[in-house]
Amino acid sequence: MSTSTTLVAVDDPAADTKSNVDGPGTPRRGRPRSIEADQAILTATVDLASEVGITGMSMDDVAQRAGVSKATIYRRWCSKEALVLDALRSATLPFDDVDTGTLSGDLDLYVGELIRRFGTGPMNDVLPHLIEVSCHDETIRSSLDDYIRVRRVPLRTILTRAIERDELPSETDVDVTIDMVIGAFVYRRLLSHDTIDEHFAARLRAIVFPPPS
Amino acid sequence: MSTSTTLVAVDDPAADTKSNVDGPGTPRRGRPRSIEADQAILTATVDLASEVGITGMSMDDVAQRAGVSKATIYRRWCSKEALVLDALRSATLPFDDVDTGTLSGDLDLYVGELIRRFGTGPMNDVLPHLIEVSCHDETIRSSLDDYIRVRRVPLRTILTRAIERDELPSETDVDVTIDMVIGAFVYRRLLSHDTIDEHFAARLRAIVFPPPS
Amino acid sequence: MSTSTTLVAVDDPAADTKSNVDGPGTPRRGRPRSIEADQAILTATVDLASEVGITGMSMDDVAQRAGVSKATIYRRWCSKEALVLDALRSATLPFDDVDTGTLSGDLDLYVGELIRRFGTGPMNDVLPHLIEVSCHDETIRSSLDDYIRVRRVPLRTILTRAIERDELPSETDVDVTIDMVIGAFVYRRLLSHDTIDEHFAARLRAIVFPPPS
Amino acid sequence: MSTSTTLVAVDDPAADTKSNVDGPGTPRRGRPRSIEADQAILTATVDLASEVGITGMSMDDVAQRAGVSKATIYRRWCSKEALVLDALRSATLPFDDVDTGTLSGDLDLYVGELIRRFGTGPMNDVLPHLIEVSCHDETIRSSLDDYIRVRRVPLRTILTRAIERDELPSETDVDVTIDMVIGAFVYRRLLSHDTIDEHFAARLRAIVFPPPS
DNA sequence: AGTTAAGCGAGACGGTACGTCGTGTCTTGTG
DNA sequence: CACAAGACACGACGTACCGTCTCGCTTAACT
Repeated sequence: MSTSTTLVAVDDPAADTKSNVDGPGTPRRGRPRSIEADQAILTATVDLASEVGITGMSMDDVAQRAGVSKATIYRRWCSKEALVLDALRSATLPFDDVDTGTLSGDLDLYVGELIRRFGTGPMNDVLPHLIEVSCHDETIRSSLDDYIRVRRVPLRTILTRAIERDELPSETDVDVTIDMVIGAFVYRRLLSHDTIDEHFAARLRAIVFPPPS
Repeated sequence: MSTSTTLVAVDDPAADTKSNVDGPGTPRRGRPRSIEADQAILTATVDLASEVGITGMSMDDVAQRAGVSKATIYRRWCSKEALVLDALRSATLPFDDVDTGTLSGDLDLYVGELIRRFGTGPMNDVLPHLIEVSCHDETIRSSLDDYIRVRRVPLRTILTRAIERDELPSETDVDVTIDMVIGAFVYRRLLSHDTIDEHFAARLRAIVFPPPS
Repeated sequence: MSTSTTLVAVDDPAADTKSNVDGPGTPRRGRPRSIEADQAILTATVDLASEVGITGMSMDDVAQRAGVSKATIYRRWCSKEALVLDALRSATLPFDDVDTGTLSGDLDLYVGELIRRFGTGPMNDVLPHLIEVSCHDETIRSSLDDYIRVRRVPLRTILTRAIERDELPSETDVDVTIDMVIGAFVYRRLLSHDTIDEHFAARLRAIVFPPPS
Repeated sequence: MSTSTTLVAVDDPAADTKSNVDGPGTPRRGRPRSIEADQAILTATVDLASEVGITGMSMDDVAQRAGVSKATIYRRWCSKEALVLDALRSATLPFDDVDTGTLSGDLDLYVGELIRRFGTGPMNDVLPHLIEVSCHDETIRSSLDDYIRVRRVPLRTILTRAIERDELPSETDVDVTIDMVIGAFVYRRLLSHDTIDEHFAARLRAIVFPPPS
C-alpha cells in the first residue's frame, strides 16, 4: 500500500502518495515545487552519504552539492534522516521477479542479486544510522520498517511459488526462513565483515534447502 | 589474545594488551590513573547510553554523571565512540558455557540467553551507531570486529561439541550455521522488529536442526 | 576615514568602510544581520567587561546576556578581543569640542572631561588587556592604534586653536605636549594609581602651560 | 623596605624578605629548595613571556623550558601572575645613579637609559597583563605598585639634587613632573606606538625643562 | 647510621573557557 | 507561493590552560 511513499513530506497535502504526483484535484496555488530540485537533492544525498557517511554529511553539504537552499530541502523532508531514508529508497531498484520454473533457478537469480547488492550497494553503510535513529523516532521507525518489509517480498514470492510447485513441503516456515537468509547476509555485511560471495551463498543454501541427498 | 583489550587508549604504551597489566618492567611514572574514574566513566556511559541513546548522550553529560572532567575521559578514550565501545564491552557478561550433555539441552540454554540479551540488553540500541562509525573509522571497526567475533564463540563450542558427540554430522557447516542463527536474531532485533521469543527460537531450531522426524 | 570602522568583521565585504553603509550597489543577499543583535552584544560586552573584567567574562556569558548565540557573535567578530575593542569604541562618547574663546577655558573643559573619564570610565580596566593582545596580534594592534589616535584629536584642536589665537607660541610642540598630558593621566590611572582630580590637573597645567607670572 | 620582596611565596615563612635568604634562625628541615630551579624558572619565564606574551605562555611551557615540574613552580609562586611579576623584577636592573654634577648631564644619562629600556626591554609587553590582573587582584596590585614606585626613584633623586643645586626653583612640582616624563614614555610605548628616541627625549626635555632662553 | 621531613619530576585530575560545527528555523529579496 | 542566500538559537564537540593532587624517588638535616 504505502510502500513507495515519500517520507513525511512536511506539508505535503498528499503525504501518503508518491510526492509531486498529487492528482489534478489539488492544483496547489502559487509557484509549483521544482522537480529538478527533488532529484538533485536525492542524488546529492546518495552521493554524499556513500562518500562520507550520514554523520559526516551535513545538510549544508547536501544543499550546496544539489545547488539548492537548505529551506528547499526542509520544505520536502522534515529531518535529515527522513531525507536519507527517501534517498535510500530512491537508490534501491526493485527486484524483478523472474519465474525460472524451478526453486533452484529462482534462488540462483535471487541470491546473485543479493550478493550484488550487499557487496557494493553504496547506501549500505547508511542503514545502521537509520536503525539507530529509529530506536528513538517513531516516524522514522515505521518508514524504515516499511522499507525492510518490502525487501522480504521477493524471497517470499519465490518460496510460496516453490511450495505451490511442491518443491518445498507445504508446512515450510517461510517467515523464519526469510529471517535466516537475509539475516545471515545482514550479519556478514554489518557485523562480522566476512566475505559475501557465491561460495557463502552456496553454503547457506545447503543448510536451508538441503540437496535431495 | 587481544579479545579483552581496552580500546584505543590514547597514549597507552600497552594499548594492545590487557590494560593495566603491563609487567613490573614499566613502572609508569607520575600520578597513576584513577581506577575509580575508569569505572565511573564506563558506568555513566552505559547508563546514559541506555537512557537516551548515544546521540542523545553528550560527553559533558558523561563527565558530570561520572563526577569527572572531560579531559579525564579524553585522556583514556580518543572519541565518543571508542568510549561507547568499551562501555558496551564492559556491560557484556561472558556467556557461561554449560555442557548439558546434549545438543538439545545446550541449545536451550544458549538460545534462552540470546533471547534475554536481544530482548532487554540496555546497550542493544548502541550497536547500530558503532556499526556506522566503524564503516568510516578503521580503529573502531577492528575493535568492534573483535567484539563480534567473541560473541560467536559460545555457539561454535556447542556445535563442535555436538559433532564430537555424533549428534551432528561431521561435515556440518559450523560457520554459516552461526551466521544464520545469530543473523536471524540480529535481523529481527534491528531491522524487522518482529518478536524474539521462545516460539521464534523453536522455529529457528526446527529449520537448522530439524527434529529426527 | 577609517576611524569609525567596525573591527575585523569576519567576512564583511566592506570591512574597511563604515559598516552597513555599502552603497545600493551591493544589495547583500540572504537574511540581513540583525541590528538588535549587534547592539545587544555590544551592550552585554560593555556591561560584563565592566563588572568582571575581560578575563572574567566568557563568550558564553556575553551570548546569554545578549540573548544571542555564540555563533552570532563569532559571525561578527573573529575573537573575544576584537569584540571587546569594538565594545570599547561603542562605549566611548566623542568629545564635544566647545570653543570657549580662551585656552584656559578650553583646557578647563577638556581636563574636566578627562578626569571624569579616567576616573569612572567602566571600560577603563579593559585597555590593558587590549594592549597586551595588540603586542602579538597585528589586527587588534592597528585597530587599537586607530582608537588611540582619535582620542588625541580634541587636545590637538584646542592647542592649535590657541596657537592661532597667539595664546601659545607658534613653535609649540603640540605632539609631545599631548603625549605628556595624556601620558600623565594614563600613568596615574594604570601604573601609579595616584589620585586623578582637579588638583592633579592644576599641577599638570602649571607645568605645561605656566601661568604668565 | 619591602621593595625587593619576592612575591607571595606560598608557604614561605619569610614571605616578606628575599626568598631563600631566611636567616640561620629558621633552618628548615627536609631537603632544601633547589636554587638552580629558582633561576631556571625565572629565566624560562622571562624568555617565554618575551617570545609569546603572558597569555601565550602556559605554566606547562615554563615548567618544561625550565626543566622543572609544575609543582616546583607553584611551591614558590602562588599564581602565574605572581611568577611573572617576580620575573619582571628579576629582569629589571636597578638604575645606577651617577651624579654628573649638572641637571643636564644627569638627565642625559637618565633619559638615555629610559630610551634603552622602553625601546628593547623584553618584558615591556608584560606590563599590561599585570595591570589588568591588578585591577582584580589586590595582592598583585600592591606588589606591582611597589615595583612602579621604585622606578620613580631615580628621576626623583635627579630632580631633588637639581633643586639643591639651585638649577631648578625650589617650588618645582617633582611628583607631577615625574608623572609627565615617565607617562609620556609609557604612553608612546603602550598606546600610540610612536617612536621613542633621542629626538623625542629632546622635545620632551624642552617642554618640562625649558632652556634658559 | 638511620630516620624523617621536605623537595622533586612526572603526570593525572576537576573545572572552565575557548572557537568550531551541525541542525532545523526564520527572514530577506527575487522570480 | 517557491526559491537562494544566509542569519539565527541551541547545543555538542574536542582542545587547552590553571592550579591541585598523587605517585615514587632523592636529598639533606636531625637523631
